[in-house]
Amino acid sequence: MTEEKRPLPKLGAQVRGSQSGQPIMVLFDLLSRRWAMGVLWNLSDQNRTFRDLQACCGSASPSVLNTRLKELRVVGLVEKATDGYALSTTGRELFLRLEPLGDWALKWVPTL
Amino acid sequence: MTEEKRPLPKLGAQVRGSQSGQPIMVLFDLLSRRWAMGVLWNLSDQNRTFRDLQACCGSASPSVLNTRLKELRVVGLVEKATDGYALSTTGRELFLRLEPLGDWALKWVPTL
DNA sequence: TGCTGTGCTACACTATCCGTAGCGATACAC
DNA sequence: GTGTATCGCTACGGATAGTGTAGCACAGCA
Repeated sequence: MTEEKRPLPKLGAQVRGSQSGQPIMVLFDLLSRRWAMGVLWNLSDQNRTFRDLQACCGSASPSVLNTRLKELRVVGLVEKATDGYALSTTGRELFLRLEPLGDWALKWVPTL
Repeated sequence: MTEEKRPLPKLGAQVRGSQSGQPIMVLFDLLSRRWAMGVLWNLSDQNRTFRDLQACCGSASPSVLNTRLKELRVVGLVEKATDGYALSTTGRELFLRLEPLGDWALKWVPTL
C-alpha cells in the first residue's frame, strides 16, 4: 500500500520550484521528470505494457516508471487501455508538439 | 572544485540510462535536467546575466544553474556574450522546436 | 499443480538538486 | 587607498528524486 509520499504534480499552483505559475514552466516541470518525455515518445506509435515501456526506456526502474505513469495519468496525458498504456487525446496533441524534436535531434546529435 | 563527474551526453554511447543511443533520447536526457529547458526558454528573447537567469528560473540554486549552463555550453546550445549568456545559433534552432509547447501549455494548464 | 508473464511494491543505495553562505574580481565612490 | 555594491561562481550539508534488485499477487495456460 504505502500511500504517496511524493506530492503528485499540483499543476496550476506551484510545481517543484516553478513559482512563476507560468504555464510553460508548469509543463517543463512535468516533462523534465525522469522518463516523462520518453514515455510519451514511446507510446506515440503504439500502446505498450508496463514491462514493454521499461524495456523501451533503457530499463527504467519500475518504481520511477510507475510514479511517472501515475503522474501522467493524473494530468490526463496517458491512460490505461486493454493492451497496456496509451496516450490520451490530450497526450497525442502534446506529442505533436514534441515530435519536431525528433527530427532535430537526428541532425544535431551527430554534430556533437 | 567538484569537477564535472557527470557524464555529459555522449552520443551514440550511453546517456544517463538512455542506452539506446537514439538521438531523441540523448536530447531528452539533456533537456530533462533541472532548469535546462527553462534556461533555453528564458534566453530566447534576450541575453541574460547569471543572476538574471537565477531570478527567471524560480530562484534556481546557483550550483545547479552553473552546472546546467556548463552542460549547455559544452553541447553548443548556449554561449557567453558580453552581456551575459545567449543562445547559440543551434540553441535558437532548438528553441524554435520548443516554442510550440508554450502555446499548447497556455491552453492545457487551465484544464487541470 | 506447476510454470510463465504481468503490473507493481519494497528497500537500500546513489545521483541530483536545493538553500545558504561566501569568495575573488570588477567598478564606482569617497 | 578604503568602502560599498554587484557580478559570476564555488562550497557544503541536508533533502529529494531516481536506480537496481528482489519479489509478491494475480492471470492465464498446460
